[in-house]
Amino acid sequence: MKELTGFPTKEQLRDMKRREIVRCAAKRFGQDGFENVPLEAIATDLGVTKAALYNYVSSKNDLLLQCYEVGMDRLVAAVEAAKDTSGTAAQRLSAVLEAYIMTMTQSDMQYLWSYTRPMVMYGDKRVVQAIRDKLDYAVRDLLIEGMKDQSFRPDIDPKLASLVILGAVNWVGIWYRPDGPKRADELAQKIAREALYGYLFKP
Amino acid sequence: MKELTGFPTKEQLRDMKRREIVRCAAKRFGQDGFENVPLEAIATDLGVTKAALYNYVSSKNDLLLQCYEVGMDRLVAAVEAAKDTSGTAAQRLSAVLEAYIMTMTQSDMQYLWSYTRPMVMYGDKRVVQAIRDKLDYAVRDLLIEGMKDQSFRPDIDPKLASLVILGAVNWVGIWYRPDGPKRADELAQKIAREALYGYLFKP
DNA sequence: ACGCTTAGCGACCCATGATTGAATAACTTG
DNA sequence: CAAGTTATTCAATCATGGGTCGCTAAGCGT
Repeated sequence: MKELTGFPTKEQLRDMKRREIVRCAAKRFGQDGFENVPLEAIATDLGVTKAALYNYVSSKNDLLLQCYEVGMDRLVAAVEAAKDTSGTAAQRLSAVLEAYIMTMTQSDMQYLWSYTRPMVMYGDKRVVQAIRDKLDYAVRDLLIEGMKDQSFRPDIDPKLASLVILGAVNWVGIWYRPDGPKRADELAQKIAREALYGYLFKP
Repeated sequence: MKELTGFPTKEQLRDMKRREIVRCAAKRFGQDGFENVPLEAIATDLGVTKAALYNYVSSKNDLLLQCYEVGMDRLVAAVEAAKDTSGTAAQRLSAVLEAYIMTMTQSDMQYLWSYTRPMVMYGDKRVVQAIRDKLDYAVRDLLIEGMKDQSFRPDIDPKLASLVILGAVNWVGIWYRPDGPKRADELAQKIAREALYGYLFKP
């Protein structure tokens, strides 16, 4: 995170506004679906008019793209950070899953998957695939490592297991509501534990 | 399945057409997303004009509703049937998951979840919730039964476990492509086995 | 063959929402 | 302060797509 000291320059001010637009759009896109959010709505949320947005984004699709990139970057960053902690592979994978869930349950990240479809339709589907693969391989690699360091069962099929694990954690993003009774952090912990339980090595 | 013998009556003919419309629409809605499918496209697929569709459905939302109901009925029927087979609870739950996956990977069922959002927005959200709950409870009940008949571990948290299991199987519907290399039936079997592995009782 | 009903077609109507451009307010710089 | 630059707004423009209406033609019972 880059902190600002002193007054923001014009450039910074501009970039702050742009990011605020993206954050707000991501939230709405996630809540209501890309196609159901008129630019008007985003503009109103921010207290400006629709036309003003065009100073910062070149089109609605461009805005979608930016939402996706920002979101996915956050996700990947969270996962990478958790991956590089210390401990057994199992402990690290658990940390990765928790970080993943924590990120996905933030209000402007919810339903991130829900706008992968428009992304694939209007944008570059290789970007989507690349990011999805990156997450998939992070999980697989840790599973393989864990079979070596004996924190996981030795007989896992990493490809299959990563599908099941990712399914479980992504599903959280579908039903979780930030205004619900569950706290995100303890939920993340429970789900992560649950999803990995069957793979742990038990002597 | 009800078979027809002899010539279809006018009523039957009409109903066949209506169902064909729904099937076709479900496929397109799933592939491209409800909001991205003009009625014109569905009409073209069927070789008629948009206006003709209005003989069979009262609005685009009505069509969505019918798609959802038909799809969910199929899903629930498949699950109920599998639930009532014989064997241990673990075996039955495995059968349920397989049936679930098999159903969800059919081409006009793919991305069924992808139009729950429009359903919730334009339709009756209680219907959606009710069906989701039904599936959830089917899984939970079998888990509980399995703890009793010792086909599952005795220390499962059924609520949490059902989330993980449903996540895993629903995720299949997101990435599976009918034209891909995997056969749906063996995939269903593998995923079902994988998702349950950690819960099985191992003496 | 004659009217009646129904399916389907083509041409419309109309609201929505993305995008643009001219006009204006605000701010910077010399 | 005046000229120039930037941020916003307001008022079009334009395409899309849901929904409607009147017409034709085929099917059917009498």
